[in-house]
Amino acid sequence: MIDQRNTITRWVSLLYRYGQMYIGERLKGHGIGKGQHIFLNALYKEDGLSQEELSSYLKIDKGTTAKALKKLEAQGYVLRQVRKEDKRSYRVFLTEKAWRIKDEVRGVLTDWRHILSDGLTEEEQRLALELLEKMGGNAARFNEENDKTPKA
Amino acid sequence: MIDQRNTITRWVSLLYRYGQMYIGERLKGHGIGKGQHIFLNALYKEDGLSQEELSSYLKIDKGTTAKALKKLEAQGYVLRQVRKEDKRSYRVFLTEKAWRIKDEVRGVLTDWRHILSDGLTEEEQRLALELLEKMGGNAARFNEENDKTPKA
DNA sequence: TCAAAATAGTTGCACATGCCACTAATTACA
DNA sequence: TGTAATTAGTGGCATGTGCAACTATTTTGA
Repeated sequence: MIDQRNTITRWVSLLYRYGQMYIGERLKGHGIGKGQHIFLNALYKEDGLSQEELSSYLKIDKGTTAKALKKLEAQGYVLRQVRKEDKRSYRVFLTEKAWRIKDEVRGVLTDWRHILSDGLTEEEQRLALELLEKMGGNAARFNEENDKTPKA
Repeated sequence: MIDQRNTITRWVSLLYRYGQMYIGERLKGHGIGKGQHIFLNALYKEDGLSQEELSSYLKIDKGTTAKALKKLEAQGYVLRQVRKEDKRSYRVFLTEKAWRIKDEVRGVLTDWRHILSDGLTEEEQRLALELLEKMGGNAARFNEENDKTPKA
């Protein structure tokens, strides 16, 4: 009668923390912290996004985004161009230096996925992603619905 | 050909961060931070553990454990008794105040699980836990194996 | 037996993260 | 058109987390 299902939260916590440790360890040689790789990877997919777009896509607070990009800029991995059509916002571009380590940075995530997938069938791996996606979608939706920006 | 599977890490990150936000929001009225509930829940399952046992069970750094328990003690939710048979270690006990809110604290996790499970069948929920467990086990095992405490 | 190694816990540091208040720019609308 | 509301980004603060160095105690083994 023990409600083991509560432990979904515990496993997620463990997976997140260990994943961050792994990524941080693998990337620290490049001066990239564990809080920055997610932005690099997003930009590898689509370069030139604004901070707002990155925040919204990754569901990460815009303050956190600003700080991470500041570090990436300081390390020479991104540069920010003010948009001429809206001077409030930037377009964030990867530099040559960032493109050079693309395979390595992406490889870190691939390797971590392989570590996690040990002993899982292809079908199980597909299912794991599908279920995480559903639960993540639920979490994001819930969060949005409860972000009651009360009018007046 | 886009390797969506890398995004396992992204979903885990989202689930972790949103979960922490939800838990923190629900418990802040009791003066319990999002970093402490996991220890309360572990102690509800088994009271009187040492900090080392909690750290090892939850796979959380012993420094983090020490700080979380210090806060819980300051708020009156736990008390720590030095073991007579080993004066280096404590036994951590829940107080009456902690037992009084047990259902509420556990309910937070149950509610969060329900939010995440929206639209999932019973079978999918079972599978999700099973797969998280396997991946979490892989992560923990990997971490242990690579914790090479080099002997001399 | 007693010195060295191991263990439980603490503390300081670095960093990631969310929230909030703020600025500058843009958009809406009376 | 001009003021109010909205939006993109920044900076400060609080908290959570891991790591490494440290203390006190216990265990090991020569």
